Amino acid sequence: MSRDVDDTRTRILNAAWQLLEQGAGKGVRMADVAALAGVSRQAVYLHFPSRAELLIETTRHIDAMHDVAGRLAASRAATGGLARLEAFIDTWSGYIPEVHGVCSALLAMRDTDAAAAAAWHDRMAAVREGCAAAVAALSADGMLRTDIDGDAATDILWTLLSVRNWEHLRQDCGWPQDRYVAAMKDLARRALTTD
Amino acid sequence: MSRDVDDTRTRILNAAWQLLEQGAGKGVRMADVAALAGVSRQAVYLHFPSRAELLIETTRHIDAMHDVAGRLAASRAATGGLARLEAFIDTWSGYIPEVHGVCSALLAMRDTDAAAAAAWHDRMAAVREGCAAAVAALSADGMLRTDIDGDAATDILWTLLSVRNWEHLRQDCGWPQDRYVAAMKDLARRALTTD
DNA sequence: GTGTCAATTGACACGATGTCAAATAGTGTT
DNA sequence: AACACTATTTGACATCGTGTCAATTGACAC
Repeated sequence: MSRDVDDTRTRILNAAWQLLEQGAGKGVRMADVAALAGVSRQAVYLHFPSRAELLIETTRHIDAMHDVAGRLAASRAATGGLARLEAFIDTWSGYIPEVHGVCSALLAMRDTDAAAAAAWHDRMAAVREGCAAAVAALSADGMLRTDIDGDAATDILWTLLSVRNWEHLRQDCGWPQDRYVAAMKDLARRALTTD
Repeated sequence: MSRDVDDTRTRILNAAWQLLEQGAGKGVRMADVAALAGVSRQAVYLHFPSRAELLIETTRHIDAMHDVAGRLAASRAATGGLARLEAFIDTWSGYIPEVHGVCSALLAMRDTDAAAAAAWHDRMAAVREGCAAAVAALSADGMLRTDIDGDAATDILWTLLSVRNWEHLRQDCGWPQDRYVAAMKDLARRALTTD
């Protein structure tokens, strides 16, 4: 395994991660990352061709550290449409705070950098898959509203659970995390289920 | 009145507006604005101290052109809580597309520029006022859910109607405007009213 | 020792914002 | 006509962050 815990590459990724989280993605420069990693600015470019790539690799790194695949698999185990929906919201809501800094930085680069835009798109497409699965489980239980189709329901859930909405409620409205989660479960249920 | 329609200042504002809308706020440089206004780059700095100020003044300019105050007053005229809520959603939803470009640019500057952050905050605070008024109308009609308070309801409506959600549904999900409006009315009703 | 690889060092190009000073209209005033 | 006043232009320059390049250092393997 070439990726030792003390690898320069790993130290850089951890430094980027730390700065991105503590500063919520604002103005993290290559020089800052290098300084925190205890390495020269050029060393960063030796491992990552551009700032965009560094950010993208940082999200992969965080994913690996947090076992995202495992968490999502667990949420799939829930039986029943509503339980499944809530398990998905729990999983995703718990994940957002961990990656929020990198997400912000990536979103900010989306306008200027094609690679960042593509990476963001991929990541969001994966979230949409999760939303679609939750909607399908709801539908299988006969709990999905009948006046909209699955795609529309998926889009709505996808929108409700966006990183921006998390930011808005947590930061602009000052809601605590548990209140955010409860509100999202409530909103999703009201938006998607019959009765 | 110093603000003639052929004023250099006005030409610059119109140029900024046009570029911002057509490019959805992406990478509009001072030189681009100057070129479209048919003026030197320095002339822009003669009228606006910084890019942030130019963006802020552009939003004011658009507001003035569109008679925002008048539109909002009209939405206040609706009788009944639900009608009032829907009128507000109609007004605001119709306004977002006009200012979306400037909003994007302002949002992108929020991280690096304090003036931009303050201007955005003010603008969003005004929207929240509108949300609060709609919630109050709902409450007066006894149609507001009783399990949450007015502030929470306002925050939820404010979140649903965010510019980001409009972007997400219109651009990432590819929804047409009328579908967006209908979905927002439906979502707001389900999220906020009893029954 | 000699290669090899990782990292450092310092210089530089580039694009964008913002500043500055001097030159140049254009407009009216007397 | 000469004058002043204002808006605008022109071109140079400082700054900051990204990204590139080339020469050098240091460590470890054979």
